[in-house]
Amino acid sequence: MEPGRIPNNFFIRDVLEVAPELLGKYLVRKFENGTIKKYLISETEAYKGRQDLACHASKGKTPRTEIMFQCGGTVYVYLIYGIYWMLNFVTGREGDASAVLIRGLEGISGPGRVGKELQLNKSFYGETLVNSDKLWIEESNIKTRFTTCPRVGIEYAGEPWVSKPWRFIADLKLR
DNA sequence: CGCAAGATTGGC
DNA sequence: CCAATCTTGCGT
Repeated sequence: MEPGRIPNNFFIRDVLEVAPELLGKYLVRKFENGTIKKYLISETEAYKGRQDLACHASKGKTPRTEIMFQCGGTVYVYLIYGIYWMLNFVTGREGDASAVLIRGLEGISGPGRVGKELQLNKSFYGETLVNSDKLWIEESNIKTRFTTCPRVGIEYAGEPWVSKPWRFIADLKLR
């Protein structure tokens, strides 16, 4: 395994710790043609298990969400609006059903654009970050500051979930 | 089996 | 402001 790859136990913690700590780390993608690109993670959102009504797992285990119930470090992707692949990392212990949505990379703003840039598809569903040969996370020595605000596009969840400041935005200028 | 809605984006 | 585009989950 390449030096710097983040070990699995990084993800086996509370999603509210993992989501901000992913900021400023490298998301590494090895494409079909062998090209490897590294992107700094600039924005994340936390979805905290079955009680969080904004979290897909709040509806229980379904064919689409079952991967969220796995142990942390697993990749959860899903197609939204028939167009965009959303990239998430499962966090916590098996059954916690929490995940981090990757909302932005340096120079790439918005989760739909992230999926497009990384050329995601359903084959990433269930991938394990610590083993994967096409997608993983690497350490960086970049120190980031970040701000928080409510999550985007989850009005249907209602209070208190819609107001939780679980969107984490890095200020990469202050790195 | 039908159908409404979706953790979004880009264009008019 | 709304269309794109298709999967999913739920109701009938």
